[in-house]
Amino acid sequence: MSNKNITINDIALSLSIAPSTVSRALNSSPRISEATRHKVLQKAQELGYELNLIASSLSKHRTGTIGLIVPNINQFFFSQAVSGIEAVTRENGCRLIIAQSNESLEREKEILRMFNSYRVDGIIASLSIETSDIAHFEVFHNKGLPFVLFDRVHYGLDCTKVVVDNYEGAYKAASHLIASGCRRPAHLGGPRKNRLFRERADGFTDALAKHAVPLLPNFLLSTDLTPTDVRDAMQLWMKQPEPPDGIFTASASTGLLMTRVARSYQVRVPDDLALITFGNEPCHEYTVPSLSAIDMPGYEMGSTAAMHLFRAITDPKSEKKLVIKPLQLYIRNSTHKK
Amino acid sequence: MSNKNITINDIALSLSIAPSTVSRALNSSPRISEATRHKVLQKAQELGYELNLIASSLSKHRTGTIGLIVPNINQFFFSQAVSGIEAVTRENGCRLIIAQSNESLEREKEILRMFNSYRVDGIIASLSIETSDIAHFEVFHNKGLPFVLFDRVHYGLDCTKVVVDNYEGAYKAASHLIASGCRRPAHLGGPRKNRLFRERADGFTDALAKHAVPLLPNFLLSTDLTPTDVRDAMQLWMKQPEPPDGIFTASASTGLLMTRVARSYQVRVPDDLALITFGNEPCHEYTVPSLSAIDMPGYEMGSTAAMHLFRAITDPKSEKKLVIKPLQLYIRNSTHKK
DNA sequence: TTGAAAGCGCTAACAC
DNA sequence: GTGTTAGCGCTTTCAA
Repeated sequence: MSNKNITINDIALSLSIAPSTVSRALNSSPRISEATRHKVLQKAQELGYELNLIASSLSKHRTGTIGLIVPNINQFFFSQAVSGIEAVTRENGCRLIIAQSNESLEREKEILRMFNSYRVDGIIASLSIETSDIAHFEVFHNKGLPFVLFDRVHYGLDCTKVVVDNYEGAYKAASHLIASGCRRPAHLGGPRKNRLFRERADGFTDALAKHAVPLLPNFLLSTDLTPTDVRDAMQLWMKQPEPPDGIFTASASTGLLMTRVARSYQVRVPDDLALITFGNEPCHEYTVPSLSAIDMPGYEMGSTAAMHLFRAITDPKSEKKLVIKPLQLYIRNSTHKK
Repeated sequence: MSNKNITINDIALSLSIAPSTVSRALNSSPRISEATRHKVLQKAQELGYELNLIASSLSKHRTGTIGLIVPNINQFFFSQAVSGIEAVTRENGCRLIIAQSNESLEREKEILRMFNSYRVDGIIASLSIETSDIAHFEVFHNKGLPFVLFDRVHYGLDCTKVVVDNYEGAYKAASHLIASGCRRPAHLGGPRKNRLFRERADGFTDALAKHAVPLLPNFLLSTDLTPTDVRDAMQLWMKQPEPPDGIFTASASTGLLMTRVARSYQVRVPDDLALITFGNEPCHEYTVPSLSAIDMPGYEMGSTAAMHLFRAITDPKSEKKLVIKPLQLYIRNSTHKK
């Protein structure tokens, strides 16, 4: 129980030099002789000195910590993004505080306040599904705190954003359904107040128009993408005189659930119903049939977001960009109609 | 760009009172009049004051932050545990720093040093698969830093541990295989240097012995549970004159992969081969057939671990416990032999 | 190149 | 109840 932590004063004392000299040595300042530098490092090692980041942060006015807000780390996309962000953060010698908004606006506000109290050097965020107004971000943004948004972004905030082309991805997915032989494709979409989901819906409808495939009534649904919404949607569709022969879901998890709901209706995938999702998860390989998807590059989006944040921290006047990451279509068995 | 942050001195100045009074008001100390308390709170609100946690931490000698080390947040079990830990941390008005060891001992050591520099108030950890020696933990433990380990624990560290009864769970799983009609059960196990995996292997073998089912040569494998190990194991087993008719895997992910590998051998699950895994993931419901599993209560293990950590932080002399959480057998289609 | 001293923003003795 | 003062451990002027 050698409870006490060694400080630079302890080193200074035992070497009969000034604490400031020790600090310079430890931070390999240019204004230090190689001899003392060596002496200090030696002694620090010997005494088991470890920097107190709290004290250092207080006097340096930067914490070397960045805050990350994600809706939910359980989702594969976000846990990939976290890994990408963590890697870059570490390369930059910084630390990461992760917090989950659990899709709650209130919680998001709390987290921002917490991060501010913590004096994080910058914030990376993917907005909660409830968030349509961003006044709570603007408060801190206006104080000069650097932000980067990714995936679930809001274009009203003047910061770098890392996104995918949702319209393009949805267009690809719908086109693939049509190419696979679907003539009555349907879309299970997210809330329309959310631009991201509007874009996915628009990509879907435009692809149909382009290929002269009619969009049937009730075949374009806007929901909150909950499990209940999935069941309700399927029920609605199965009641139609001619149900859909292909479904494009706006999220990965709803698509997965859809495979089971379809089975409960004795609908065969892909023969009766082709299925493709926006978002790709490991589980897509394990369903039977395996599930086609538009893959979002989570790790790359995360690492790119982090790189841009560090750029913004280093140079507050650096240009704010809109980075659009490529999407990839993964064709699996759920869209292999005979 | 009102860059400057308001401090208690600003409040003190504008109210012509002492900073310490402001501090007392803000922390609702008992030694403050209701009148000034109100006045201060009012002014703080007006000026947009936000506590500087860094400065507060430095003078209070506690940061209100706890560090969490997990091998990997992508695994469902761990992301559940994170949620449980986060919830309790929040209830206690504290913050959480999450770091992934990525199953690397080196990285684990780095993280510990980082957490120490950060002066976290306590650490919750689940050890990397490489970790068999815990000298790196003991250094900080001996300095009085409170620890709680969960799931991947090491019994050499004198701290509260939250685990499941691996032996019991494996015993249940193997017994279920036998009850389902398996006469040649096999086990794909983890590294034997790891007690957790030894216990799972032992539970398996003891269940066989108890039910007078012979353990055939090569039917008890100890591996690193990588995808390659899964394929190699299956290859080895399929080469036997009589391959296994039931497999119990020591992890959830290897079991999932096993379903696909089995399919590639034209082995029908569950008729030719029953399958059950230690660990349960959402994906288990989506495989065909759905996958039986021993479910580990991730969220509860996490929240319990956090509760014990806060107890240890509050009262350093509090008793170190070994908490054993119950396991549940989820019977699904992969073990329904006809 | 090194030292002395001030201060980051807050808390906690100790007075009054 | 409130003010005064002295730090927490480090960095950073400013001198020397």
